[in-house]
Parts: sequence; C-alpha cells; structure tokens
Amino acid sequence: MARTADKAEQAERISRAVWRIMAGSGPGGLTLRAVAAEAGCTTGLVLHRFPDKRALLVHARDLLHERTGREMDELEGTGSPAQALRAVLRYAASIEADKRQEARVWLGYLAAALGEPGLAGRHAQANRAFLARIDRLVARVRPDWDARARTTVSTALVALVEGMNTLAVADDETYSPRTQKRVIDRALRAFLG
Amino acid sequence: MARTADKAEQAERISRAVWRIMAGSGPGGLTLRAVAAEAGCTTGLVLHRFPDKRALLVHARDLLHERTGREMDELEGTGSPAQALRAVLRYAASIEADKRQEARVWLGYLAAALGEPGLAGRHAQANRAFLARIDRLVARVRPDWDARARTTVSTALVALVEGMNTLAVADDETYSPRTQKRVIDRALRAFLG
DNA sequence: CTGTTACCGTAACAGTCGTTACCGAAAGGC
DNA sequence: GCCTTTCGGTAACGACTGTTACGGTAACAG
Repeated sequence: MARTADKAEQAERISRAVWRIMAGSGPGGLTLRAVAAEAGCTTGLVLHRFPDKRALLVHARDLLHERTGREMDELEGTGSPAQALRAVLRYAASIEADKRQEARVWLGYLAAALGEPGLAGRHAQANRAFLARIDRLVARVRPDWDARARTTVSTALVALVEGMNTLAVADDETYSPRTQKRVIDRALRAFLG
Repeated sequence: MARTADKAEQAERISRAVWRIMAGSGPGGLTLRAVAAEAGCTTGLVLHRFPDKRALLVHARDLLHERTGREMDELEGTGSPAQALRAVLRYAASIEADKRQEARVWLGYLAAALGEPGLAGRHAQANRAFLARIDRLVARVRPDWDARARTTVSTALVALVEGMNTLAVADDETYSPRTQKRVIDRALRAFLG
C-alpha cells in the first residue's frame, strides 16, 4: 500500500474552517477557496474529501449539531430539574464568545436554507429535537402540567433563546451576556416560578 | 424636455422584487438579473435607478422597515395599553402569510449583514427602535415598574417574537399561526398578567 | 409633425464561482 | 533500496457575477 491520510481529522479541520468563514463573512463569503485558505490547504484537498460544496456544508453542519447535542446531554443530567433547565438554556443562548460565533453560523445556515428546502428540513428537524429536550426538562420541573400547557411554555422558552441568539448577531451590545442571563432567569421565573 | 419616468414607483417595484427574491431564494439567489426578471425589466433599468447593488438592497430594506414602522404606529394607539401591546406583538410575529415572507426577508438581510458591518449596524438600529417601542408599551401597561424590570420584560418579549419569526422560517408547521398566538398570550400573562 | 432629450434595453467586460482533469510527490510494503 | 499506490496541489474550464458603455427608441416642447 501507499501513503495514508487521517480523513476524519481533515474533514473536521475543514469543517472548522467552514464555521469560521460562515461566522465571519456569512454565506456570501463561504467560498471553496476561502475555506481552503482558512483550513490551510487548497481546493484540491477540499474537493477530494467532499464530493461537492453542498456535501461539505452539510457535514460541517451535522458536526456542529452533533457536538452541541452531546454537550447538552451532559448538562441535562446535572443538578435539580430546574437547575438543569437553566443550564441548558444558558448553554443554548449566546453567552460565551464561542456560542456567539455558533449563533452566527446557524444564522448563515438558515439563510442558506432559504433557497434549498432540503437544508430547511434539517434545520426544522434539529430545532424539534431541541424543543423536545426543553419540553422534557419542563416536564421534570412541572410534572403536574398537561402536555398542552407544557409545550406552550417550552415553545416560548425555545423562541426566547433563539431570538436572543438572532438579535445578538447584529447587536451584541444590547444583548450582552449579562442581559441574556437576566432575561433567561426572568423568563424562568415568569413561566415556571 | 423629453420622456419622464416615475422614479419612485419604479424604485418601489424593484424593491418589491428584491423582497420576493430574498424571501424565495435567500441572499444567494439575489442576483441583479433575478431582480430585474422579477420586476419585469432588465438590469439596465435596475442600475439606472440605483448606483449599485448595495444601494438597491439598502433601499429595499429601508422601504420595508419604514412600512412596518408606520403600521405599528397605528396599532400602538388602538385600545387599552395591554391590547395595543398584544396587537403590536402579533403584528411583529409571523402570523399572516405576508409577515412570514417578511421574516424570511429580514433573515436574509441579517445573514447578508454577517459579512458587512455597515448592514449589521442598520439592523441593530432597527431592532433598538422596535425594542424601544415595546418598552414604551410595557411602561403604559405597568407604569409602577422601574426601568430595569421593564426593560428586562421588553427584551424578553422582543426576543420571543423574533425567535418565533426565525424558527418559523425553517419550520412553519411547528410555529403555526395558532401556536404563535398562544405563545404570545401565554408570555403576556406570565410577564405582565 | 419634428427635433431633441431623457430613458432603458443590449451587449460586452473583467472577475470569481464551483468543478474537473491532470500530474508531481510523498509514504508504506517488499 | 525500489515500486506502487494514494494523496493533494496546479491549472484550466464554463458558467455566472456586478458593472459599464453604447445605441436605439419613446415621449414631450414647439
């Protein structure tokens, strides 16, 4: 045999380049050449690792989704139900600098999905999974509620966090980490307190 | 003199074409040729009316912002403070079909702003104006609250509505008009009830 | 009706995009 | 050591982008 390459490591490195480009320049700046330059290689390697641009974007998307899902899985089991819910919501918000970058990435993907229903479907699926997670946590905090009342609150909490993420993309001053924490705590108190 | 053209009417027609393209195909499909075809003219007219693509996008954006601002001004004065607040929040949400399209337009603009800080600044400014509007309405509902408590609730309500708009873009089934209304009413009850 | 002027469609430009073909070079088995 | 096989960089292609220059044409003043 001949030389071997760590394909998974390369795919991840290129995917991380995709995240950085998406967060920094949006879908408009997400060029194969830009990705290659950011990853420290050429378009040749990028298109040897992925069949085409769409496959690259989907892989980078799934990788990010998978990672955040794993980390939220861990948070879900820590402390009391109310504490776990708060921890997951804080994690999903864009409080830390890297989460703020992630919010920009998701926004870029969502905008790219405007033109392609297939990507929009993936986004919908991912958000339903997040909604189910929050609903599960709300059920642990308020086991006596019926599904209808619980889902309404879950949907509200998800929309609240997602809205702050979206708004922080354009105005990270108004939606500072401190403000986001305060809003989350206020919402938890209002809906579940 | 020679022939005359209704420049304002043309600019508005082209801007409407921009909205339709942005909502339908996102920033990636927003081509001068696509805009011209949608507006029923050629790129020649488009670039005779606007100096370049960016000016066209900014004009279409400002036109949409101006229109929604006017319509919310009217809603702000109808009925009791609580009713006015609910009416404005319902208007800002994507309950009607045309508002859902608008949410797609705003999302596309926000994604386009990822690469250009100038556009992001306009977005931040617009959202601060909306936040100030909601804060004004909350102050009318709860005059006894101090500014801190009031702003926290206003920020939460704005994020809630904006989040539902964003999420409805990818999943208009989970965030149906009925669900959005229910969530808004629940939030008003939780925060101000 | 005619001349003139503003209007706007046509066509070309340079640049960049995603994608492909090709080929030198690096690395493991013998 | 060599030889083979895979790797990955180079360069080109056609398509499409925003933008510009030009010319035909429609409409108003006289």
